[in-house]
Amino acid sequence: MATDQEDWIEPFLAKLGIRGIGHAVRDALRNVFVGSRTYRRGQVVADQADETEPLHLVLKGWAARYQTLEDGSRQITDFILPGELCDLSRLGRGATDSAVALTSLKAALLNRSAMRSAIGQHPRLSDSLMQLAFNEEAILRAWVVCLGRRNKREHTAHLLCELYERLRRTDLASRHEFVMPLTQEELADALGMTAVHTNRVLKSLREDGLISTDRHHVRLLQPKQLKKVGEFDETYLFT
Amino acid sequence: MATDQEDWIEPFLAKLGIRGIGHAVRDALRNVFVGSRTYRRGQVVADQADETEPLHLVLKGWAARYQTLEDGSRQITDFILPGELCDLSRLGRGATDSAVALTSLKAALLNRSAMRSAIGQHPRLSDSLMQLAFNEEAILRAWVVCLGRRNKREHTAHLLCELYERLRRTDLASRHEFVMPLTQEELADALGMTAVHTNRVLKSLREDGLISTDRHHVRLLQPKQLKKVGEFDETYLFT
DNA sequence: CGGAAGATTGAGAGTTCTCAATGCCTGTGG
DNA sequence: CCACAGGCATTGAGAACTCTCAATCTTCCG
Repeated sequence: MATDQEDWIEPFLAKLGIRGIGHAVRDALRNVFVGSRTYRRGQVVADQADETEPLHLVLKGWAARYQTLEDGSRQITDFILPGELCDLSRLGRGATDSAVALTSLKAALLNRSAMRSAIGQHPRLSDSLMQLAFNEEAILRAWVVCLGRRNKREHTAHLLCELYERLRRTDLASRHEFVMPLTQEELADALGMTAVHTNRVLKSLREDGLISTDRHHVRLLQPKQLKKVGEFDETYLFT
Repeated sequence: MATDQEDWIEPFLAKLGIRGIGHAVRDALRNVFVGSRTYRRGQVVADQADETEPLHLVLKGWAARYQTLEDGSRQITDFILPGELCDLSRLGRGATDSAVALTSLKAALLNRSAMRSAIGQHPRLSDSLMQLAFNEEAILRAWVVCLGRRNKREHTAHLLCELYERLRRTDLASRHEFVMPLTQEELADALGMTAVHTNRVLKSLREDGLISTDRHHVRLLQPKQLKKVGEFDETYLFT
């Protein structure tokens, strides 16, 4: 278990932006850790209805927050990448949407009430978590802008840039390449479009030499051009 | 000035969900107050580039957070109603989008560093502000779902329900009526559509007897039907 | 009263969706 | 090792929704 803890605490502290004299916070975090859990692709990770569930910090794999509509269609509202929390908002009241594992997933479990009391005792932790919430919010706003005012090609380009940059920031991507373990349908659910059109858009980006896709391996062949197409400005990502 | 303070502190505490023994927090908030300011319609309230600006708590009028694209189009990412903070995310680092006054606006100014230290000293305040951030996030997720998976008619219906419910929660609306001081173009910028189509959608909702609009006065004639059209479930609003 | 902003309507164009068919890859059982 | 099944990707064609451009009407404000 001790190794498990070391596996996640340091990266998590880094993500929180807590460096140097973070001993007290580190000790506090050790106490919120209550184990880890694995999920299979398709499994619901954080069922918001369940008040007793711990928080999930993704160690490995991808997840997504989503909402399902009455007609059965689904909108993904955020991807959760390794190093990110599945359910930060469940520190508060009234969280409504669920998270699903998009791959096989490993998550550290953080006791919620322990986390709450750690927050109360460590303003620095509290600040950092609030910053995390702001980061999520900034990404959401970017999604709103993409959905509202860009066409699907631009939006797709933007999302690919975003995913690359988010992964790069945790050393999960480099050289403009990354593994994107999503089906086109899942991608479509995030982009607010159909799988068919997603396919066509990807094809068009490929044909223009902007990206290449091989299975789940994505390469940004002309990153500058792609960013230009998606009007992507990474300023909104802080982590 | 003392009256000014009383004008906003109690409603703000209510919004924060801090009741009863909130004396310490109340005193702390008194100290962050550094005056109030008025804006004209169209004025930028919170220019995110400016690090010295205080936080704005809207006392009267509407504002909107937005982003402008290279082609000049604009996407509103949130409406800011009386009692809400314009720029909560500027408590953290890296906030990127601005806010504009949609009407003449009166805002209480809260000193940012004073607020930060108040947060450090009052876990309860910290919790409440984090809850506020989660509330914003929930609204944003609902917007993403609307933009991604609903047609414009459904989205419009949803937004009208949302605005009514948000206003009702601060006693600014009742009996399924409210004042919506938006031009159709501003509404369009929030809904991610054109002003022309916004006009047609409103007309269709009117013709179906779901709403009536007279100048800036909106009435939900058949609230249940309208909620059904927009698949609106108020659970995600907590405030 | 005049001008400007905002609302409304029409018509044609474009983007994206829907329905449907076909091809491809991966894992499983023989 | 090969055949098969099922999920996933790809392509085509027509329909639907929303946009663009343009004109007209109405309301607001000095």
